[in-house]
Amino acid sequence: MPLPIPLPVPLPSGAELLAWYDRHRRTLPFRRSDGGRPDPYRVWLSEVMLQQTTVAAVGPRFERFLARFPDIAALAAAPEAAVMEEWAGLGYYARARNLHACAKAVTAMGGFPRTAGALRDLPGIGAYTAAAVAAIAFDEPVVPADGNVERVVARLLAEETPLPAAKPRLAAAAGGFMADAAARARPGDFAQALFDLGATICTPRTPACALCPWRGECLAQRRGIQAELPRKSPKRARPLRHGAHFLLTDAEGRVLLRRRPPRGLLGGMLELPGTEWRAAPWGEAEALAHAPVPGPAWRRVPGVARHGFTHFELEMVLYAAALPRLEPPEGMEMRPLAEAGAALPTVMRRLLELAAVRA
DNA sequence: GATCCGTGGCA
DNA sequence: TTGCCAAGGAT
Repeated sequence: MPLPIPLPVPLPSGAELLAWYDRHRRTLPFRRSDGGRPDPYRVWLSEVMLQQTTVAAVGPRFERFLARFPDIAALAAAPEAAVMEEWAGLGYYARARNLHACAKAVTAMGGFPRTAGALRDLPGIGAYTAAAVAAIAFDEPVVPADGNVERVVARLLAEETPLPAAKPRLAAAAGGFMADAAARARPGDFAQALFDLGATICTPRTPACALCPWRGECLAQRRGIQAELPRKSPKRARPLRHGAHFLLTDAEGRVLLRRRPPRGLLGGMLELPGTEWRAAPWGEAEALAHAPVPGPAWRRVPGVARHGFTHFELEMVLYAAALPRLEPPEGMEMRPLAEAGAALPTVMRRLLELAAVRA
């Protein structure tokens, strides 16, 4: 039974932040600028896209996604493979699978739930996204605690406990803002004001405290430790893994692709056939034993392709061959080379780049 | 609580 | 070049 977490320090004024937001808020592709009621579909889509992804990366992809899936019914009716390909290059592909599943669930329910508690039960929606959608789309008085909010609050309170251990305490402290009448009157704006403050003033490295509407009310700034907060637990080093892949083309300029298993790393995405990714480099004979089809004369493409994942670094070698025509093995398919790039995750595009440079 | 899960930009 | 970081969620 968790005890309620006391707020040891009074929070600064919500009205001051909202006044700052009304003058300095960012214009963003996924944010309404006319003051009208936000569309829950667009709010949800943008929040999922923005999970661990920069605003700059999301902007164009948000517009492109909406052009292809204009409303939640269109998304729910689409094949999962089409959603995965639209997501290609954005990373964290479980988001795309969960997005599709969530669209089906919401369509079956007849619309989005309007509270954070009910939103939280949908696939791909955690505590943060539930609160963000509830606040922005439905004006529920909740405070979504993302990385920006955690950083702002950690500095306001001079919280020294490192993340992620401090997460619950920071989220609870942020929730304390809803006791402020001005903040409670505009939950969606208040949440986005905290995001904008974190993104433009209370930045990770060198915060612009002189421009902050809460300057003078921030414990970390008073103590001169604002740039050191929030503290973070040390992370593990990323090991190096090795793989070998195969680029097989036919006379019509199509390339052989394989769909990965539905869950796990790059789950459900297309790839160039290849070996597993392991600690030891692959010798040529050893690698060729994993070729997708027997017969063609494989030629090693000079050089290597590198790609960094969250928890390991990958170095790949590439073997290329051509066949006049090819019947794809079970679980594989032929795609025009020109269109394959757009459907592939970035790690696989690196191999196409390697082949193009060496061609 | 700890681990897994992508990618691009920037100091 | 390397490490850090971004509107996190699932297991």
